Amino acid sequence: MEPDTRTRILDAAEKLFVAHGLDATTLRMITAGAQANLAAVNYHFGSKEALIEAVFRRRLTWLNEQRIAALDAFEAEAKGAPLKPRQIVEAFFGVAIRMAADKGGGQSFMRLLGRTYTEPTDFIRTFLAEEYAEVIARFNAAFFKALPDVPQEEFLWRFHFMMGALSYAISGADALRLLGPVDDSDPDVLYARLMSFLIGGLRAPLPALLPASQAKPAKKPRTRKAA
Amino acid sequence: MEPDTRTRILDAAEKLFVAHGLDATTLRMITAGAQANLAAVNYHFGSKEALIEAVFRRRLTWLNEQRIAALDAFEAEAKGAPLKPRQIVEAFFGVAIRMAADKGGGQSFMRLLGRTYTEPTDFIRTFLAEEYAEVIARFNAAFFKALPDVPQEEFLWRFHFMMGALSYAISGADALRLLGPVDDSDPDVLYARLMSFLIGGLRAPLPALLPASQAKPAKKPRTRKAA
DNA sequence: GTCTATAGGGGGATAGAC
DNA sequence: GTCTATCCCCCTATAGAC
Repeated sequence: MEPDTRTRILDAAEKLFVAHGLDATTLRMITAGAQANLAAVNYHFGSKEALIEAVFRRRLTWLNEQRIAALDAFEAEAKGAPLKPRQIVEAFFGVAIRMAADKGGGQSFMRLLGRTYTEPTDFIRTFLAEEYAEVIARFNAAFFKALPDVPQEEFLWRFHFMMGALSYAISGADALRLLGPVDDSDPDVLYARLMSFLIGGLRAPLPALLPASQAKPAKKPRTRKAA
Repeated sequence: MEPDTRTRILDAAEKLFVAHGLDATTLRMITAGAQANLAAVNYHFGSKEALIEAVFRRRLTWLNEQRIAALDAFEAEAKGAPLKPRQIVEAFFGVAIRMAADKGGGQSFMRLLGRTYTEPTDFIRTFLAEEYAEVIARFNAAFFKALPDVPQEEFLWRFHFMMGALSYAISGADALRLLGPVDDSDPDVLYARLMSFLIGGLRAPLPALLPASQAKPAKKPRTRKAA
């Protein structure tokens, strides 16, 4: 029941990308891990860059479909009424956390995804943007319907902050451990922790200081002098 | 008034690391940017790895000193009373956001730092852990004093989530732009946005689902409704 | 301290046999 | 589809002249 070469390459690449980063992972490492020949990558994918895209696409497309399906389910249930912010967050981040807890491959992928989103490489950033476009539009709309008083741009920023928290939640247990003893063995606990934090942040009072279109106080809160 | 070679190398390396990542930045790019000779890096720093450490240490040590100084100032003012969570967050993240807004070099560094914290490279992770150890201990203590009902481990996680949000706030404006039109031109606005989000998350009700040893009733000060 | 030149080791990609 | 062999590129690091 060995998977075919193409799949073995994808699996091996995914694991290695997580462990060492995209750049530091060589085709030689990948083909060795996949018990395939060095030339196999170029035969099946054309280039290392195309392989990277394939690794991402395989899981990301599925992940975003799940997110939209979850949103659909909530909206069907609500029968036209606005969703609760908690439901929107659940649909987007809950799916991700659950995938991150999946021992069968999704786990390592989510760690990779979180790190890559802010990477400076052009081709991967534009690729991710395409993959995310539809999902973001759907969630943006749902959120605006739920909380019409929150400006769209403020929501985008909060969404962005939430992605950061998610990214660290998933990929950063090792980093956290360096700061103190932590336990990330139970994904349900991590899920509960993150959810609570995200909803707290999402529903926080709007910042007093907003762009010039709104009223701008003459005096911003002063930085305190470092003793 | 040209800075000396050593400084020019640090400056050039910092900028290039931000733009292309640590791995993709070559010594040739650095020395070209610094108008220095290829061999100069190894002469002044010994190796590329040592140069990376030097780039980080130069700013990070200063940043963490500022954080501790800000905390000291708040604590002196409080005369032994617990600080407000808002003050603790301000001392840690406010300093960082302000550094990120600094046109004179700190800006690019903070973007680099945010991305690097979760990178899989061993040497840089342990290096960062050492640099952060003292700061985290101080802030952990201050926070425990301020909100003794929040378990230490929960705080560590929330701190970690906050670091993620900070990281994305700083290094992710480009990524955000791909999702919709955003304006990050005013650092004060970004600061206000992030602060509001962070404090909302930090003060969120404790998750209902906690490890058996530390299960506590979630009877925390309510988060206010957005808008 | 600064340079040139080069050693020595990978890297991704590909041609062509099987 | 899979393999070997190899091309050609660029990297870090260093030896040794100035």
